[in-house]
Amino acid sequence: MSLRYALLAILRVGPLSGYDLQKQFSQSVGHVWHAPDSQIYPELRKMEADGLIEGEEQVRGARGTRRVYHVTAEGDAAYRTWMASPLDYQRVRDPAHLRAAYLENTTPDAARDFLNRHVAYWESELEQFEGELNHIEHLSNPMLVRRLEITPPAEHERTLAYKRFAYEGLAERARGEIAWARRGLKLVDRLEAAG
Amino acid sequence: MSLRYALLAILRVGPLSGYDLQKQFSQSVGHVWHAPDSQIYPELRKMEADGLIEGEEQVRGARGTRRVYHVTAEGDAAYRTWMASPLDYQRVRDPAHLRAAYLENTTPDAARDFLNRHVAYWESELEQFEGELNHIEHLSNPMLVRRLEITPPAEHERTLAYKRFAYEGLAERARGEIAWARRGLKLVDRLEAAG
DNA sequence: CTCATCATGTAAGGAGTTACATGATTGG
DNA sequence: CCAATCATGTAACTCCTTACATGATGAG
Repeated sequence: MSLRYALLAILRVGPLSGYDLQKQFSQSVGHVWHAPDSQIYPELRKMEADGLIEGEEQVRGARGTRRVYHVTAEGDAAYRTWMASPLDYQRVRDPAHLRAAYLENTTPDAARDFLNRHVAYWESELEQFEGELNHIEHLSNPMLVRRLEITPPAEHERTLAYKRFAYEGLAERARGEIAWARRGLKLVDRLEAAG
Repeated sequence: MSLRYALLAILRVGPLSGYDLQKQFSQSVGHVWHAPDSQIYPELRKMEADGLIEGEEQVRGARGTRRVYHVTAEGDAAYRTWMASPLDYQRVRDPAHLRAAYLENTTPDAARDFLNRHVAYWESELEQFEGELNHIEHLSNPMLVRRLEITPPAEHERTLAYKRFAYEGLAERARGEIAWARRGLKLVDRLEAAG
């Protein structure tokens, strides 16, 4: 149920069409909550049916239309309630550590393959997070700039600090995964040499 | 699709009924892949239909029965294939970092609440992982002992080393989450003092 | 006129959650 | 005989994935 709150977090900055939202999504909140457009459009309809947002049909060219959504008072209240309520942690489902715990059941080469891919995956994630941190420092993320524009200047620092905090956490986690997999690679070598 | 491989990883040690499997599951692989019994029983049936395992009805008492499953040659091959194939990483869906990135939208107290819960959650996870590491060191996990019994002694070290590796990775991640949330708590204080 | 981009979905299916349902056996 | 635990599910629902579908507009 977090998707709708991720969408609300973006829409609170200003009205957007499903299409624009989806574009913004992948550049901001999409780093922490992925959603394909095939999930976003229906969710927006449901949120409208639940009274959290309202859509307005706009003409576009001769026959085209686009539906622009804005957050209602009810939607704003729902967002605040969610922000102040305990998070529900999903049950653990961790394919990488599942596999790591049973690496003795495969060949050293397959184990190395797995670990190298793990490094590559998290290096790419890390790059994204560091890029985002850079955008935060240099105010070069358009979404963030729009957010600051509608925020009282006294709260700018708060807003930026929490963004930094979130992305630094993600970056550190990525570094942890990379370091772990590298230790794993050394372990595979050591065990192969010993066996 | 990892559930069936988690189940296979346990069944490869020896035949088990759905009930026993489910008990073992929560004490071993359940630390990395949660599954409720309402998911395990049907999955076992599906795996049998797919030829990965075979069930044998056993009498129990006067009228009771239990179905004991063992891995088929096909199931063993499927498991090995999975172990040697690239992992599919799920798309990111991280409610905690989603919320962290927008903490300016709630009160300092609600932010502290969230972070304190995060610490508590990961401390409890960390305790579990450290407990499991202890079981590995002292060979006090019955499942692990059974696994070593069917493993050639020359490979015992490998088996133990990978278990250790996996759980140390989990423990470190937990420690990272705790440290991150504690930094967050300090940040909330600092921002409140400044604002 | 054609292609990239704008714009919005549906349909089918898999995976996971929560709640409910039922009965047998064994130890005290 | 009663409670714990053994034993095995079903049903309804939500969420997410993957693939497919369709058409309009604007820039060159």
